[in-house]
Amino acid sequence: MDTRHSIRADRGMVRRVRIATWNVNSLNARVGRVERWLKTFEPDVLCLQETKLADDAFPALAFEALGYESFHHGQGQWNGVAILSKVGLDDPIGGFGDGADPDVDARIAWATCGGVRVASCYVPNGRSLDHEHYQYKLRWLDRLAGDLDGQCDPGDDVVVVGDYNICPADMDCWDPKAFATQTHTSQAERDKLAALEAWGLVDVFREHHDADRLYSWWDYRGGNFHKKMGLRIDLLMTTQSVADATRVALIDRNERKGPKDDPPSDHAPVFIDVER
DNA sequence: ATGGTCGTTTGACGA
Repeated sequence: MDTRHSIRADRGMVRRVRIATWNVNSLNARVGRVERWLKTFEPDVLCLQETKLADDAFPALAFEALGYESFHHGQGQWNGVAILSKVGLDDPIGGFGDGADPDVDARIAWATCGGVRVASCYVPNGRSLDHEHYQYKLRWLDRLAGDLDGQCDPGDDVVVVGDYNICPADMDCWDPKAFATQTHTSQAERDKLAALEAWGLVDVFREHHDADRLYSWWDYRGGNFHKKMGLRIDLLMTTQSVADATRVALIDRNERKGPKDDPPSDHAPVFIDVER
């Protein structure tokens, strides 16, 4: 077959790896949307958060039918993270890989996909600044930094993606003043993100959108999505080598739309295309 | 926006 003018063949020649992250707010409720999104966007790696499934309920066969290997770290009911890959999935770890006591929640999974060390993270929400859960959030981020340093070198190809529940800067929040007394924008949280950056990670989406007020999460309530009242909290933190090779970074905000009988997650997928 | 909505679930509670 003559494929000289085949867009498919051309795309094959531009070797790229598409890496995506999406908090699906229950995979049971969203599996149809995830399958559809995989078919449309054909990511090489998709990291999921808030699957809210036990491991034995994870629909691995549905993803396998679309060409994806998968690894799920769940607990049932709440939390739960996964990594889907069609470029290999090696050395998976459910939870922190630091050998210390298991986390009380299923919030991180690791795997190596196509030579890239990948972490899918669901950072604790924190609830409120005076809540114990906020201290758990800060400790969790410290532990993430330690786990990252234990497994990876800043010179490696590494992506630590997911729902960070942190706005990196005020421009990532629809109304910083309204959040001044809330979680997600506090200095202590941003300091933890800064520690990851000091180690060698880059907020690669922001590098490609230096002045855009774009969000990845909108509260279900009050029509916030339509009022552009959102936060950018779903981040792809990558080492410099990955950031340097990233050609495109996008939020698929269309995926936040949908009818009552096919409701969206409150988060939109975010992805990067990395040239190899 | 101090919840008007979703998800877990059939009680509130978490986000």
